[in-house]
Amino acid sequence: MAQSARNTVKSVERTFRIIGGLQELGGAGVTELSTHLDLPKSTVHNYLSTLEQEAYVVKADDEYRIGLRFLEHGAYARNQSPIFEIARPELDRLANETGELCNLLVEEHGKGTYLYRTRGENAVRVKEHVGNRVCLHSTALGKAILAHLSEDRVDEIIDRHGLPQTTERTVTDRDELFERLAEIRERGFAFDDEERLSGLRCVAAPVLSNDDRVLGAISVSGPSHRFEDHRFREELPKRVLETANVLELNVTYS
Amino acid sequence: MAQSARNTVKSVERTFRIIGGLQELGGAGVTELSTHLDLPKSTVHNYLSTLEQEAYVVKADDEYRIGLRFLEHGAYARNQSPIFEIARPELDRLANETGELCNLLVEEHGKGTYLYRTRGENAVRVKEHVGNRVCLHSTALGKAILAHLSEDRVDEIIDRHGLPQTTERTVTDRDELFERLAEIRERGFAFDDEERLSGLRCVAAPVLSNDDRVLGAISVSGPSHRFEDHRFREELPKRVLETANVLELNVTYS
DNA sequence: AACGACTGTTTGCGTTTGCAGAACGGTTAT
DNA sequence: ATAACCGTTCTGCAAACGCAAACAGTCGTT
Repeated sequence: MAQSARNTVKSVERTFRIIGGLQELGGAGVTELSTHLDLPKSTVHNYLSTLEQEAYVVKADDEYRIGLRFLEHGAYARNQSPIFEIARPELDRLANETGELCNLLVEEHGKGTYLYRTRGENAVRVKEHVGNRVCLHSTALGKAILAHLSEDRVDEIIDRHGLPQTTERTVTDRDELFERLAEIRERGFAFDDEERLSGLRCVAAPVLSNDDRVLGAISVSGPSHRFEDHRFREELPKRVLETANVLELNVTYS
Repeated sequence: MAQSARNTVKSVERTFRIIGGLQELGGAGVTELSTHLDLPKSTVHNYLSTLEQEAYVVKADDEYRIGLRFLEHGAYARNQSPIFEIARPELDRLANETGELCNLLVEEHGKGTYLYRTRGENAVRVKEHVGNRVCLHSTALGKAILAHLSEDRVDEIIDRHGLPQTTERTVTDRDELFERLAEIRERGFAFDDEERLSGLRCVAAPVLSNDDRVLGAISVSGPSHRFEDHRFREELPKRVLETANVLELNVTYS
């Protein structure tokens, strides 16, 4: 796992570097992308035209953009997760009742990917979308997941991705993180008190399978001023835990 | 558009052939995939390990599967469409009120891609998911879109993808299709009376931008026995059209 | 416990094929 | 008109990719 593959296909790496660049720029022309990635124009052109032929990229208005064909694979991957379909209606309900933003995150390759996000009436607008990948240590969702992985696995993840700081409250120390994870395991849910985004608070609970593997985590998040003490520390955790329990039951019997 | 690219990157094609095979098989081992695609084991292995390194593929339980990283691009592509976010709550409402299955489809590269699907209480279970790509001529959604493309464009699409038959009622004749499209344009909405799946009826309406380009189409679908005459021909079209109009207004002013 | 059959992985060689720089043609702005 | 910019095509060189075969694990069987 740790050592990188020996015989790597460079063209594959390059393909996705180009896809990534295209997404970063939000669509681009050949020249623009080639300077952005520091690759020859012709190379970029060859890749883009091949990708376009395969419908992974669209050409419109003199610029290339990411195509919907990725959704074919992305949605498929999402449906492989046993909790997505089950969590959807329950999270919708939770969002409705709390009025806030609710999320579903799962771990893969040591990072978290948002599988679903649903908005209650007062939900904050954050720029993240479904499909975004985040470091696990800086969100309530991620910590809820980390708390239920083996210590070795957590070490491995930290080695791979580090503990990058996103706000002044982010936990960046390995030992402190492990302490927090122990608390979370005991308590049953996790907090994020502006550790990832200033002004944003979040409550998350893990979703466990019947053999205690962690399948993912769900959360409610909102602005700190609306997540004041009692609601943040008592009320919302109760709601999130209830929902997580429902999910665990539904996952087991389906 | 019609002529294929000159300098195509074979590795890119191969990459996505492998991804496609993996999805078809629902996860597979190296040997299994290599026989399925008729490629050397080592070649498949090199691709898979590169893809795994980039998190586009996951290795677990001695088999490789499609990774969630595709969702990063897929969800991004979906959000590029101006109607997705707007349509979501409205389709949820429509599904709730009718109790049936509601869909959002957009066109890209001459094919339709489902961007969203939401289920009312009695909704039929169909095996399709978000991200699936379908031919446009055999669904109500697709025909609603085709009806608002230029005749040349429709010809181009038929040349590229043909008019494959999926049920005995599928329209497979070019001229007949054009006649139906003219009717749809006049009427404002489209039907699918078991043209794609036996036993399934569907009503769809296009969503147009203020300059009359077609942005996509929405639909309600359900079992023929529950979509009897009045409901199928009068009531549901009315509901679908109302929702489409709401979307058009919201798209224009946002 | 040793074997065999099955995996996934690594090695090394011959050559395909992808790379990069430069030239081409088309469009827009000055 | 002309210049600057774009996307696309062309071409020779060499990197790197594809392939067959050997290697190394893992499981089940006797």
